[in-house]
Amino acid sequence: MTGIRPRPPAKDLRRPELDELDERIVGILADDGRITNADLAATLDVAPSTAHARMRSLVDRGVITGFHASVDQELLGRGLQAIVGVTLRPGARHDSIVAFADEVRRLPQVLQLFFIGGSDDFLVHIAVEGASDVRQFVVEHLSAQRYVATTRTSIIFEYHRNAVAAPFR
Amino acid sequence: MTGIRPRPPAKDLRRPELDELDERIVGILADDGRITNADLAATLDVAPSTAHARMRSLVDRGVITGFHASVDQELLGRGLQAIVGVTLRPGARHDSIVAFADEVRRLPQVLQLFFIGGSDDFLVHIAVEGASDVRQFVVEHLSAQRYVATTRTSIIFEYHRNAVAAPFR
DNA sequence: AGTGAAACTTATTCCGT
DNA sequence: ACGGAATAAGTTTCACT
Repeated sequence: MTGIRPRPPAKDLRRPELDELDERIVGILADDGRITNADLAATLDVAPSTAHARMRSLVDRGVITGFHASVDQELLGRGLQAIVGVTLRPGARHDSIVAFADEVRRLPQVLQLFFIGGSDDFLVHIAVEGASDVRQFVVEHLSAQRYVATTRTSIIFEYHRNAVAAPFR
Repeated sequence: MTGIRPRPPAKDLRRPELDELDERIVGILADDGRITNADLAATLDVAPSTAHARMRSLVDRGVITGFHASVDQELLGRGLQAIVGVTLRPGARHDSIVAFADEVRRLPQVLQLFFIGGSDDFLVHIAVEGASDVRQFVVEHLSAQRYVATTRTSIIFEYHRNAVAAPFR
């Protein structure tokens, strides 16, 4: 048996404490993840070596979790996007739900998956070619699944993104 | 007077026609937008100059719309995310709605904004520090607005992203 | 369209402050 | 932590297949 620990020895594994320069760097890279370090430094009005060290630190500390190309889904042949709200059957076991969600998450049509509290259990953001593909996706991968109670599909007319959030659990 | 044209001269302003190599490049850059061209070429098993020309073409054709750093919102001091469904009052004029949505979109807490059809009129994906900030955001920027009829807030427990979609109207 | 090699630009390290 | 200068690595162009 272990004794009580009066206080964890103030040892935060990672505690970033972003200063103003860090925040500016995050903002610039969120907007243009491929800006050259020289341009980044010029924008910040610091030396390239400083900009570089700061950026590395942000990546190392996990503040910046990655860099990603954003893709025009329409030009990829997926001109229609939708959000599908899904409610699950009350009886489903937790690990069954996790396994099911994991499968949904891997489908190529799925852009994002949100597990939420409230009337729906999760939201799926998909991109497909046309209206019949929306229906097919919902029927095949959601409604027909044994853990799914209901679905509610909303077509997306317009989409804006200010930031790319890191996935989390 | 001009004669009839038996067929429009096959001149689509932009018709990408992605081949298999293009699609692989898009996939790789969607996952790692900062991979070096040398590594990209090695992965594709083509010469660096080829990989480079293909990538440039994808950007020029608008298939790839940008590169963005993804950011851990929690480490930025926004450890709580939510989706807020908003319904608008029936009577609102269209340009008033556009102006209102535009304001919402610019708020620093807003990660994404979806205009949708169905029971809600739009969905706002936000990241804030804590529960009280969710409430404050909804009350201040949504419920109190004259065009808003109802809101429905759902806390996000888990979030997965497979791709970064380009904004669109 | 794809390639290899040259020319150029940028990232990265290191050391001094 | 920051900056300057040297080095290493990468990008970009181009003549040729």
